[in-house]
Amino acid sequence: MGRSPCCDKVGLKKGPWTPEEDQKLLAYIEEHGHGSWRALPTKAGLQRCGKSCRLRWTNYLRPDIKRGKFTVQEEQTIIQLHALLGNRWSAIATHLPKRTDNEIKNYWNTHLKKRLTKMGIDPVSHKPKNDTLLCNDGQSKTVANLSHMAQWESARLEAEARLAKQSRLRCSSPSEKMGGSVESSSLTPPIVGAPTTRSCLDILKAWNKVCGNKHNDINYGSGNRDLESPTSTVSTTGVKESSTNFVGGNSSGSCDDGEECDEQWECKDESHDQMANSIPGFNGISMLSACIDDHNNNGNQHMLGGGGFVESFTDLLLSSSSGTNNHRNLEVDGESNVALEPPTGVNNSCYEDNNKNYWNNILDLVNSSLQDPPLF
DNA sequence: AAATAGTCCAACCGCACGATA
DNA sequence: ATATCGTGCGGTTGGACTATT
Repeated sequence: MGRSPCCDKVGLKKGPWTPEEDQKLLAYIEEHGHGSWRALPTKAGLQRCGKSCRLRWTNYLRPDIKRGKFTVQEEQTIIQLHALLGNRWSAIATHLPKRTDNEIKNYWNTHLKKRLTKMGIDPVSHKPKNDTLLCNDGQSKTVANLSHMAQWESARLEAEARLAKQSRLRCSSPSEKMGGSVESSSLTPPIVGAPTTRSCLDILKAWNKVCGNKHNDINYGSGNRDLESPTSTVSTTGVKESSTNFVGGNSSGSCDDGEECDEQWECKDESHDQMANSIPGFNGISMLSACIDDHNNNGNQHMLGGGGFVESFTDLLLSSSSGTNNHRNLEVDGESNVALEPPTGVNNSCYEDNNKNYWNNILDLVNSSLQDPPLF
C-alpha cells in the first residue's frame, strides 16, 4: 500500500503560524467547516499543507480548547489514565474536556514523567523502581492482573473515542464542525453514555470501590478515613481541589513519612500471600467481573473474554457517575461511603488491597510531593 | 552582561488504519 | 483484492523563553 505525500511540499510554508494565517483558517472553517483538509489550504488561501492546517486547528484554534495550567485534578486524571492506557494520548484526552492530546502529551513529558521519575516511580510501568519495597512474585502477578484490566479498559476507551469521532463526523453544519459549544466539542461528544471527565474519574472511583473498602481498615488506620477526606487539599497552592477517592482521599498525609508508605507496600506483600494461598487459579478479571456482575445483577453479561466484562464495567461506571444511583451499595461520591458488598463466595480482599494500594501509592506520592516543594 | 543550561510547547514527521474507488 | 486517499496518532524536533552561573 503506497503512501502519497500529504501535500506537495514545494512552496508550502512551514513553521509557526502567523496571526494572519490563523485568521484565514478560522474564517474559512467558520464559514465552510473544514471539509477535506487536503483541499482546505487552497480554498482558504493558505500556503500550508492540509495536515498543518488540521494540526493548527485541532491543537490551537479550535474554540473549545482550554489553555493554561493543568489543575491538580487534571494531573491526577492524566496519571491515572496513563497508568491504565499508556501513551494513548487521544484516549486520555477524551476524558479531559478542552485539553488536546498534544497538550497532554507535552505536559506528561515535561512535568509528570519527570515528577514520577524523581519519586522513584517508573513512568512507563507506574511501578516503584525500588524492587526491595515489593514482593517480587506478588507484584508481578498483581501487575499482570492489572494489566489485563487495563487492556479491557483501554479497549473500551478506544471504542468510546471512536464513537466520539463518529459523532463528530455526523455534525454536518459548519457551526457544528466548529465545535461551537463545549458540550458538542470533539473532546466531549454529545452522545449518550459518552465519556466525560466525570465518568473518567468515576472509573477510578468505581475501581476504588470495587477493589474493596475493607482495605481502609487495614491501611488507613481509621476505617472511615476516606470519609473524612473525600477531597485532596493541596497546600502549596492554597487551593482545595476536589479529588477522587481513588487517588487516596488521604492524599495529604499517608506518605508523609517513608514508613507509612513502606507499610502499605508491605501490606501488599502480605495480602498477596493471602491471596495466593486462599485462591488457587486467582484471576483479577474474573474477580472484578464477579464483583461487577454482582452489582449489576443482570446475569446476561457474564464476562470473561468477551465484551461482558467491559460492558459490565462500563455500566457500573456509568451508573456510578449518574446522579441517581440505582445500584445497591454502590456510591462513589466522596460524600457517602457505603460499604461495597463483596461478591458472594469470593474472598477478594487480598487482591483488592494489592490493586488499591498500588494505585493509591502512586497518587499519594504525587500528592505528597506537591506539598514538598524541595523535591521539585 | 553574556554564556550556558533547562524548560516549554507548537509544529513537524512518518506510520497506521479505515474508507472508498 | 488492491491501490489510494484522508485522517488520526504518537514520537520527536526546534525555537522561544527563563533561570542559573
